[in-house]
Amino acid sequence: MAAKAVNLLLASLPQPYRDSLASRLKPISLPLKIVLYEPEETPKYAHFVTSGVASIVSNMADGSTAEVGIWGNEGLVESFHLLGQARVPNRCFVQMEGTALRMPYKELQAEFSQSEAMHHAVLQCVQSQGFILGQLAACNRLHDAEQRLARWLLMVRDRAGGDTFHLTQEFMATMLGARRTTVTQVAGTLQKHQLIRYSRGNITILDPKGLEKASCECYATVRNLYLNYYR
Amino acid sequence: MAAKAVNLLLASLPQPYRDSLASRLKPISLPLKIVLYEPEETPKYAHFVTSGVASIVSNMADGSTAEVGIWGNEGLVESFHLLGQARVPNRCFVQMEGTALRMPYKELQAEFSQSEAMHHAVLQCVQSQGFILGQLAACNRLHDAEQRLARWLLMVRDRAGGDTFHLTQEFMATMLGARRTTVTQVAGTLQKHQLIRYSRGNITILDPKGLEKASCECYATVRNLYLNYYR
DNA sequence: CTCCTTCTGTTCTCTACCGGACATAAAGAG
DNA sequence: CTCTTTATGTCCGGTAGAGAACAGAAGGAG
Repeated sequence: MAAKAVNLLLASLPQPYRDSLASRLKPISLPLKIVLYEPEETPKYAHFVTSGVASIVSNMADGSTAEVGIWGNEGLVESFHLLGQARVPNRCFVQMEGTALRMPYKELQAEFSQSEAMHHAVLQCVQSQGFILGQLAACNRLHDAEQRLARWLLMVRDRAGGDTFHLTQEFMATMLGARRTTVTQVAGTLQKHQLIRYSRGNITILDPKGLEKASCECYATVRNLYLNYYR
Repeated sequence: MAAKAVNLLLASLPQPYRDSLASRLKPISLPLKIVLYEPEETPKYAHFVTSGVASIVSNMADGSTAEVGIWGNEGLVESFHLLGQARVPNRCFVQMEGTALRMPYKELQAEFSQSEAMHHAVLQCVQSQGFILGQLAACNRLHDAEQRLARWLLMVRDRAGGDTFHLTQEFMATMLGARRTTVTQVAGTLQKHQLIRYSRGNITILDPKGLEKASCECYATVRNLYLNYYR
């Protein structure tokens, strides 16, 4: 996993420019649960994830939560911030520990407005994330917990680049916007069908193809969108 | 309604530039149900809504649907298209008849890349719509039909600029991603509480304040975001 | 006017999921 | 080892909403 610690947005930038950025990007580790940006605030740093996964989560006043975005090594976590003056209503934190390259947000803001290549790459990344979010908004409304869990596990798998991760059912419940007992139920079903295995937070995906069949069409739609822009 | 047929994004552009655009913008009417863009396709025209409301709807393979975006006179319907190469998975159509200013999409694309002012305005518009969508994605998961219907009616009201519209329960059901009978139920409750009145598709909002109390916090969040960028 | 379509109201069964409580079991700290 | 924390399993009543069927009511077309 540490082997291919590459960020795909950065990798898509043209050679000379990419190199000039490299010296200004600081490699950092992303410990579990660390917050990348807070709601309503201008971020201090911009993060290009190189491994691990970050989640954007919406917190309602009554304490209920749901995931409204997910970042792996395909993009820039703060990309939406760069577009304008609006305040993000959500928090973003590390869901699965990893690594990133970071830059002071103000500096990246300058790159975004000055570098054609960076600007273009960020917009492409925003577009993909936006379309994905649209699909997930509909999925949240129309599909049941088992399908959504399967879809979510596959999405995490794509971004984590592996089949084993540490995720408690409690945590998955907050991501899916469901009760923990509901996750226990549906995860039990998936395990019974030999699609996943888990114990005390250690989840292994045994049968990705089967899991995709158990998920809704949203996984395939999202899959086609999320690597869209690096080419 | 026809009196203030203004598009707020256009209105936010600096004077000389706005005038130079005017001659290239063709005023058109937006009849009910007309499609503004199809999934996976590059739009033929770009639309600045001046009155009425357009909806972006996600269609699942089983025929179920949910609204994943809404445009009134605050923005540019095809703004997300301008950002990159990805194909939108959704359709956009007119939910409430009105008017718009339109321009061939290719021409607007050129403006987007050449005019600093247009570029900036479109990005701001994308940002707002993106954050709104995040809120609605969570809302879809966490809040019940009555709250969502109240929230949705208020959102339509803000964008339509009036308190009376023609919307069948069947239609609202496809927007909310719910059964028609569920809409009948919750609309009945809202009417019983004197918040709305309706008959055969004609809805009147009687008590916006009360309706806001019946809705979830998402309405206020979205309200703060959607006019964000024109100032 | 009558016919027909559209829209709404209502009922009933069935299921997923909530919301809460409680039991068990594994991991880790000491 | 024991004690504590964390993660999971399970049960159970309650409810929102799906899903389907049907009745009535308003409007429009002829």
